[in-house]
Amino acid sequence: MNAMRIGQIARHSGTSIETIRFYEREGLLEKACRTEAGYRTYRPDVIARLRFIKQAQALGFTLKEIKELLSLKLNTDTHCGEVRRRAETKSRDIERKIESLNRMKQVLVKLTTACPGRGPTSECPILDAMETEEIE
Amino acid sequence: MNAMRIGQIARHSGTSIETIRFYEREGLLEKACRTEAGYRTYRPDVIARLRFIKQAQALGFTLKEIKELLSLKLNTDTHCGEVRRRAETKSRDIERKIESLNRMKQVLVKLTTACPGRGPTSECPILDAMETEEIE
DNA sequence: CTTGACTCTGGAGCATGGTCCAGGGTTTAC
DNA sequence: GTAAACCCTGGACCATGCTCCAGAGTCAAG
Repeated sequence: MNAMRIGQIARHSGTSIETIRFYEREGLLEKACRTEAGYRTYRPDVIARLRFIKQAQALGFTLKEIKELLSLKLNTDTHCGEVRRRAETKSRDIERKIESLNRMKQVLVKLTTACPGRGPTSECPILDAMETEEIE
Repeated sequence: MNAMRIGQIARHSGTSIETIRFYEREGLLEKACRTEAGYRTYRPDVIARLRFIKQAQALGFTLKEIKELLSLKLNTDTHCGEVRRRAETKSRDIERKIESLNRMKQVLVKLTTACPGRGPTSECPILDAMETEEIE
């Protein structure tokens, strides 16, 4: 089980063939070696790479950011500190998103509490607020 | 100041001309009346409508959802309860997003704490975790 | 009368993260 | 030997929410 083909990689990594080719186009995976017939062949460690991409996505990194993380990872000159800095930045980004969502939610809760849930929409405080109030 | 043209509406509502035309195409604004020369004319209450759309966006509604809210609003048969139900659903959506972001953030914080911030990337626990750990 | 500001249409383009398809060639299993 | 399964490329397409463009017409001021 040394040279694997794209379908096997897809099955083992839980991604699709299309996605793997897409990542290659986007530079998240190096260009694969080819058989004589032009088939891509992979060493099994590509599976780890795909897992890396998935996990980083799960942590809220975009593909662009992941590409940068990968270049840090592969560049032996760079240091852990840079990676940590990016993780911290991402952490702050996420914190800001959370705060913004919390504000949204608070307004929605306030509005749903004010709404009687009966009567015509013309008197709905939710719709009303969306026309007149300053949200935020 | 009765019949306003698109540029004035744009200035007064803080949107762009392009966006107003886009909303018309998408059915968020009714088709505007036209002058003989084909210029769109608006009554000033379109500004309130645009404000409505903005506020609803600020609350996390998509344009598709906003279109639905508008049809509830304009349909005198529907009741406040339906609007409230949607606001509550959106509130729950937002809550789920917040939870997911919180989980992301916790993992990131854990990883940055584990990372010494020195040494080569080859030994970085953040990059390591992204290859091997199961995140969530 | 000309200049500049404004508006029109239809269509393309952007970013994101893929998915799908046609029309081919290749490999494997029976 | 043939059928199924697999792979290739290039390009189109999806949703979301716009933004920009060319090329043309309109309108108001000086």
